[in-house]
Amino acid sequence: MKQSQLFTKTRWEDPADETAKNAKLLIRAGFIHKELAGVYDYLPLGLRVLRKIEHIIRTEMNKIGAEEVLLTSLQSPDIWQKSDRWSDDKVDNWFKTKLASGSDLGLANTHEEPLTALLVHHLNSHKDLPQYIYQFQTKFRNELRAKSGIMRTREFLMKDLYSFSKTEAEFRVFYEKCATAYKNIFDQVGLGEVTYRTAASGGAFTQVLTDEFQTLSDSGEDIIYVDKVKKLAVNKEVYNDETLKTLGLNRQDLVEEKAIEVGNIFPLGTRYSDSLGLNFRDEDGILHPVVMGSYGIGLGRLLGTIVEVLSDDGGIVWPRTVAPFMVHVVALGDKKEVLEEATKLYENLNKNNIEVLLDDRSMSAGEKLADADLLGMPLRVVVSEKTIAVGNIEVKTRQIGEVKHLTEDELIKLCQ
RNA sequence: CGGACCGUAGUGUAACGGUAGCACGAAUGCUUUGGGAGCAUUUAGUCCGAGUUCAAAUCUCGGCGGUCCGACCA
Repeated sequence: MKQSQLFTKTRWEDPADETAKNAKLLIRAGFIHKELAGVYDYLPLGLRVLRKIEHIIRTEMNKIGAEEVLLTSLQSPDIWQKSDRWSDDKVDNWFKTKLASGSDLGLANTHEEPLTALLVHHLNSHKDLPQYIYQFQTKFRNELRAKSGIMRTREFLMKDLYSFSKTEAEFRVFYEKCATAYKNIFDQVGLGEVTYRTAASGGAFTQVLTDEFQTLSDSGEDIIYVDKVKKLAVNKEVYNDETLKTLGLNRQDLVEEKAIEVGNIFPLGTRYSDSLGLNFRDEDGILHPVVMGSYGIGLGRLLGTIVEVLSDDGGIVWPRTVAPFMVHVVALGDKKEVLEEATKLYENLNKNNIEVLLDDRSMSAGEKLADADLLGMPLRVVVSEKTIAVGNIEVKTRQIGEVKHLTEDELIKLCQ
């Protein structure tokens, strides 16, 4: 893409109404736009990142045998009344509205109920199980206090996966498979080093421990206790002798850290299958409730966490797996040959299926270089009179700032 | 939901109850081009509503919106 055609602009100053680093940088770089507190638009560059994250997650979900669906965001109160979660006393962040007919309607804050109710029509026999079903879908949560930029918003895209198993044992096997898939996901988006599987409480419905994936960051909302050797952690809410014993952790090996919850996986037991009537018959014709689990990753929060954790003073630093473009070609100076040379390189990279952003704007050199740092593409290539005279390509890695002089073929190889 | 603070051009900021100013941006022209260039001209603003006052960006009330602390977070 040519930057002269990108409608978004960068800003030099931080927005006055944000204090969170993720929002400051993403807004300054033109990746997102704020509509309201906790309500953001994704602009072209931001959307590219979001789609890459989505692709990474989808690939991992498919690998563990999950099937993708897309449920509606409009939800009937009936099924929520069956599980006793329609009342504002039970779920306090509902967005509710009405149909033209006057009847109540909920905007999805999660999808356990509708999916469970839907599967009553499809799952009957032990032969139909297990099933793993996921989607990327918008969740609406009427947060009392939206905060931390895009980390805690009122509308967000979530990958939610639900597992349906015959027995607790069968469920546990998949649960661990999914935990591994999650680990792969966080590794791939560049957060693996600082992300820990963390024991946490199951919330309102269960005494069983659940697992969160927590990324260490000072801007996190959670306090966790980390064993950096065993790569395990415990959330403060269940930090006690019993939990530590269960996990085989010792107090003296644990360090207190702030962290961002980037994903969670948890057992649902038969809570929803019981209340919504999702049962199956075993080989002997006996009826059993389906054993369920639920597994979520908020895409916006994950994107924001990448910015929080990996950016530096110059701006954002995207890992190549999620960067909007692999290469940022920056044409310096207003000379016709420079722009021609840069365009030639741009076209050649495109031909080789390398995603490239060409800065073909007529701006001062300093401004373009500062913009390149802010936008954070993994590789920056400068084309100027100097580089043309020398006859090779100047490549700078955004992350380390290392400058190399390469041939075009070497650059292409470096991108692949 | 409890508490604190805040709302002025597109952005960031200033103005004692008394002429709304500055910088950046944008536009035009000329110059400039390896780390946020220069000159000239131009552009654009007090969140909404009510009240007090000779006079309100400024004081009062209400609404809307924002940030932070706490609570909440299936």
